[in-house]
Amino acid sequence: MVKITLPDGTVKEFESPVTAYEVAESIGSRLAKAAVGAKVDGVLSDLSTVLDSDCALALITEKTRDGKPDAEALFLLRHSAAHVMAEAIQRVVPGAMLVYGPPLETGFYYDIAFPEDRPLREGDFEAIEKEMAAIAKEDRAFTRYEMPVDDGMKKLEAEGSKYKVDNAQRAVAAGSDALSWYATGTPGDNWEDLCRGPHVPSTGRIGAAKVMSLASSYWHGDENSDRLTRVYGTAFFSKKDLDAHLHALEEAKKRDHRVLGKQLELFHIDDAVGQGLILWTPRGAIVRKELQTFIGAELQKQGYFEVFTPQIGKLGLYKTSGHFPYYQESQFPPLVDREHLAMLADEGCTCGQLSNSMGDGDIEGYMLRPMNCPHHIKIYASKPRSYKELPVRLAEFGTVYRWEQSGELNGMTRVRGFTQDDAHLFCLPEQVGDEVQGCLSLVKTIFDALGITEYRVRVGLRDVDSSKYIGDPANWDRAEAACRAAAASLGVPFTEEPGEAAFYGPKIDFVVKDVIGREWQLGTVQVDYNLPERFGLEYIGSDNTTHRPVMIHRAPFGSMERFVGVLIEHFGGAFPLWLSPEQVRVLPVSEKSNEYAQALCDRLVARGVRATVDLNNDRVQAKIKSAARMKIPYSAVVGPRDEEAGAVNVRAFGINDALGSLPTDEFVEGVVAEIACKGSTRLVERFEAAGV
RNA sequence: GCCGCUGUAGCUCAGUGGUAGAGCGCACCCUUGGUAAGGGUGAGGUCGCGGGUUCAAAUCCCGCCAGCGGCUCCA
Repeated sequence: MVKITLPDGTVKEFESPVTAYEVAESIGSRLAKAAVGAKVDGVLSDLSTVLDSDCALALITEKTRDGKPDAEALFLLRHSAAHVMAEAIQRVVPGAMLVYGPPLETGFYYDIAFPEDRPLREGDFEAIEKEMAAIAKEDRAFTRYEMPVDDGMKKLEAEGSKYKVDNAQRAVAAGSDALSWYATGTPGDNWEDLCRGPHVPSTGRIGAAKVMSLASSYWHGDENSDRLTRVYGTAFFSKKDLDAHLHALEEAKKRDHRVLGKQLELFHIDDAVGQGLILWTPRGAIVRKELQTFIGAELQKQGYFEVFTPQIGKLGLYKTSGHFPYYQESQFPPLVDREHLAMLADEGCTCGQLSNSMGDGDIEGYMLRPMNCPHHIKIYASKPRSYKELPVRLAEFGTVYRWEQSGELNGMTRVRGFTQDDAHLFCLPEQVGDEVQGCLSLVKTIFDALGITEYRVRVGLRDVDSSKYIGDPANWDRAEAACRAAAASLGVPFTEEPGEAAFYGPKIDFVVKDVIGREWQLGTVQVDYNLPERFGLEYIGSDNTTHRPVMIHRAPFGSMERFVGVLIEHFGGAFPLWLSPEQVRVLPVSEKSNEYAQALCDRLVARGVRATVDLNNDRVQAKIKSAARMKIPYSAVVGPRDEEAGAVNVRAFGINDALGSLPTDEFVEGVVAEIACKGSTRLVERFEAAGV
């Protein structure tokens, strides 16, 4: 007797073991047809799984109740599609050796070692997709079979793929007591792959699949190991879902900050200046400046002091901090003083020798700063400190330079020079909890004001097995506890990630996704016991002896570059009024109204509004179109009728219709008010209230 | 840094060895108009850079630079 509990609590009893499919059939034939997998006691499984003891069973169907594709069903489908793609690829390129092919959030990939004389090219995609479609059409069943570890290993070794042997060894090391294969059809006759599963019942379930792109990867992620080709693909139950997905990708591309940055003239990157170095054009500079002003006001409220420090410092400073030569490879080469530079040039000294001499202290030089903390530390240390003045909070929009690998650079989100909204808090050990808390609430204030709700919080803890961490384990425990508690108090979900801590202390990161799903770390709060030690920082305690303060590094935006990049995508380029580079554009209906338009524009500018007037010899329709193209929040259309009435006709970005007429005074004040309150009340609401 | 793809007008892109193209943008002219592009004329190019093959190269080959997608890295 097998008792099976369904999600709604019903219990079904069977005389002998049954498969999940048979249970589905016993409920209804339509369910059995729609089912693609099962969850047995919470574990995702094949529909053909035999249930031989009492268990909880949930059937997975293509779509959830509300008609959306089910995430777990897609997971099964894509895992299965990876097999089908692998089979197709091996047909197209004989000799391709499979390595590893997992499903992803929006598709799947397969890492494959191709013969050296026959790499895969994008031109092969069509042939692969054709084969995939053919395999799907054959509707072959995914058939699982198992072998004991010893026999299985022999089989794999005989087949001669070191990658599959390795996969099997890993499975065994992870505790598997048998190896499993999935044949796409009949074992022995059809294509098969060592695989843990689970899969959809048959290849016919793959309604639409597409090979998306090629990339390289390393075996085991190790750059010294074999180089593999990673083939990305995606699959859906229906062609319609695939088309919707591809359309969404197209739409996302339009929101890409690199595309919008050009279109809206927000920033420019120029080869002649250098890779990864952002030139903030006037419009982008406005957005950045507004954000800096905003955060500056928040900092003042929270008792920070603003400081200014230079962008270079002596090598010795960074030796003390540990940045040089420890992180030499990710820094710009040092600046050598004139005398030595000439000398070195004469001697034909290489860069390697040069930096060795610097490391040894033979030569003094300067470094473009990779971090702001050493300068702030020197301000803290510039006079004796009493416990009474702690915490000391020093803030600076500090520009730093890091030599990121060329392949990593990405628009504004990964650059070589960037400005952190940085601050360093020097506090008593017992103040760490409160200060971390204060930093987090600052980040939250800012995120809330900008409507950023889609983010995750990552608490980076040390990996206890690693030796890369500096400092007293007891301090680490305390700081980790403080971070955990502070993160928990935020009221948003957070994950604890061992191994993600900085070498000098635990941290809390705010991570957001860009339009193509890549994650970027923005705000960060990091506890640091290391630098106070290295710099010998002190304060006089109430016991009249010296003590060591604790440092907290924090940057709620992370960097202005990355933050604005992410923000461009967040708003799709349509910034809220207070951030918008051009807030109002006045559009005269004809040249006859140019003067009236100019006067209105002047009035707005006099009230601090970023307004312009479109005096081009275009019809108003064309002016509206170009204002929309630049995503200007408000357009004010003015013609003879408005001039007579002392009014303007208002349009708002994103609303494809005129809102209506407002007396000029009311419009100007409404715009000013909306800017001042950062959009918490909006001018458009007046029209909505009036039923427009 | 590694693998693959891409690089043509300010922007988006077409151009498979034989006189460098389109749309948008820009300038000027006509038009003076009422809510998502009126019409005309014109300017604008070292086809990423360097080398090679060829009677002839945007086009084929090699090297470099940059961008894109990943990998790896990320204080």
